[in-house]
Amino acid sequence: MARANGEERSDAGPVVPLAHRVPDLGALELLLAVARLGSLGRAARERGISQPAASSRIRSMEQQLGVALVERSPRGSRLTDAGALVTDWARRVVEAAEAFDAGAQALRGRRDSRLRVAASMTIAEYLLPGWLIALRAQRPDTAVSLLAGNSAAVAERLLAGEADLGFVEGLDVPAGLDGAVIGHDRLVVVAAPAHPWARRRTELTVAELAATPLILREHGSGTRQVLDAALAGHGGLAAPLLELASTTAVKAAAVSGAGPSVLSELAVGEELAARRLVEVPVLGTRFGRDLRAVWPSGQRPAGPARHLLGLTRALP
Amino acid sequence: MARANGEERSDAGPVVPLAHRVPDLGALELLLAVARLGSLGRAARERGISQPAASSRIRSMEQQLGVALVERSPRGSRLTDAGALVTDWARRVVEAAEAFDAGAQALRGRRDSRLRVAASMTIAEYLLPGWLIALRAQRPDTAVSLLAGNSAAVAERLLAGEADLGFVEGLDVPAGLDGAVIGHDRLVVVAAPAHPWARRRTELTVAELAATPLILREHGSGTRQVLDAALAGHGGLAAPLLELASTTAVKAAAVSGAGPSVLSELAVGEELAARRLVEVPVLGTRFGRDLRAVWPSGQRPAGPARHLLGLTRALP
DNA sequence: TGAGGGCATAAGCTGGGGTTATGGCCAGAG
DNA sequence: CTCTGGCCATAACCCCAGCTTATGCCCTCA
Repeated sequence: MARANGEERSDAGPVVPLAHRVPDLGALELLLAVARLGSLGRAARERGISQPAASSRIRSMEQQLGVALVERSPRGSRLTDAGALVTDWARRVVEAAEAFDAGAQALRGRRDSRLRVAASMTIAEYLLPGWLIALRAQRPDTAVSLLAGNSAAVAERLLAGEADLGFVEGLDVPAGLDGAVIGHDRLVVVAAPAHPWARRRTELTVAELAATPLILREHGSGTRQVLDAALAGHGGLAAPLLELASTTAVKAAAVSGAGPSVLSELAVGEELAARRLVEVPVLGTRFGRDLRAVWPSGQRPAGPARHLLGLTRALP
Repeated sequence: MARANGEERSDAGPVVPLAHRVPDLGALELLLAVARLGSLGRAARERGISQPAASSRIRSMEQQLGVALVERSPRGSRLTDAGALVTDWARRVVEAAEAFDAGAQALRGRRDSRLRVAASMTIAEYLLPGWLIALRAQRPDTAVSLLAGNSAAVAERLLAGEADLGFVEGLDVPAGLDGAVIGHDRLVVVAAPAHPWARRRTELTVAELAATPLILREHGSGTRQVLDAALAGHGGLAAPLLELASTTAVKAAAVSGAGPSVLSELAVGEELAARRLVEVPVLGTRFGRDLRAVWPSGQRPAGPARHLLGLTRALP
């Protein structure tokens, strides 16, 4: 009974968990179906539930949000203006859920999958789900299995014949592999908007960066290696302010203002867009690194691997 | 009992709804808390549930995904490698849900809110939720109400004193209002990857575009007005292939290959990134348009409105 | 050698979401 | 002008996912 808690307070406050204020995925999917099909009943049929179930689901969603979403008529249902807006927001949630699903499905994929992919953490986190969705759209019967690890682990899997295609970020191609650049990434220095670095007028110098304790991932992460290498000439990296186990944790700490950090552009894209973090320009250094697809030397990817490779080429 | 259905089939297939394959928001939030706090019990406490509830929730999520997510020990719980990956995917779902919540909350906002915003559909759909999240992070007690409509409606609200700040996309500032450019948008010609236009070697000419029936929104949308104006010198727009009520519907039709369309870059960003749609370059024309914040002439925004305005300035 | 933090198991309750059955409403056909 | 069919709402009932409280085991650390 966590209901009669802070209810009389103002409407703000994540005291009430997000899950209680946002309709669940089933409801959002249903709403999308209603928008597309123009009728509660048809949407219900498509989703495989009964018409009254759909009706009540939509109704309770409207109650929860406090807004009328669909205009019912004896000839069907149309979205209201608010409904159209809500539907588009819902669409983004559903798309994120689809990416989650595509990734999770690959993660549990059996070893006998038709396409076995090994990828670095960063690529697996931020790019692969999108590729997998595109792949599924074009070749729905391709079962994909995913194994995530660092560059060395990816190379090992490929050479052992336990993976068909690999993806790594880094400065060079691991020995024994051929590769193709499929994109570019760079490390960015970030800080919370309230951090002094976010208000600097002048660019940061590399020496300053090297001298400042940062929030970093533990040793062994590709990000950290690149950083180590780049700062080697400037006295090396200062002792970290915090050493955390996951990129997520690092971002959370940086967002909460614990200190500055250095992270992949891919990892902080969302945070920068939402201004939870601010990029701190660094003088003269780019911290760039290529994203590569890799495979055992001489064995050009064929079949599903070749197809997935094709999907990745056109992306940023 | 929709369980014993297509279970023996391959793992592909959205026969089973997404909602049954993706943990619900509560579970994802819980997982994020576990990742951040390093213990099931602490996460449970933060989320306001009992420790056994958290334990069972995480366990059933692991079962559902078929992957171990956390490594339990008597000293706490750490994410596994797969868990870290899943957590980051989960984070994106939760962030989309937060945007949904921020938007929905504003949509139902009472008229007595401290900040009343009127915005064009495109801006309300794609940019406002992010701003609202940022605003809430910095000024948690600002209650925002949102009203979405076309440029004329936004102007009307502002002039009637029923809104404090407006956002419009278009070529000029409505009469009676002052404004500031806060970003830029452009219309892009898009087609499904399988569409002939997606494989063209040569750029499309404006005349070709004008002569081709397109999938468009109904009359009255800002997008369509810009397009009408731009093609007026080339024989005007051909009769539409399809006229649909919402941007969502237009995109869905284009993705499914019904034909080419012209949409705001903001609206198709996701689809382009996921290669569900492909941009078709057009020779010599940019179809650009400014995004503007607007307010009644002479009444510079102050208070919360000024603050929100500040948040928008740094974004793309 | 307690004491305490952390996780798991067990037993029982609750409510949201599902189902079937039915009724009202409106449009267009006969 | 009535009939028929598509669409939505209401009612009554059912079930299971997820919550709670009450324990117990395990490990670490003072």
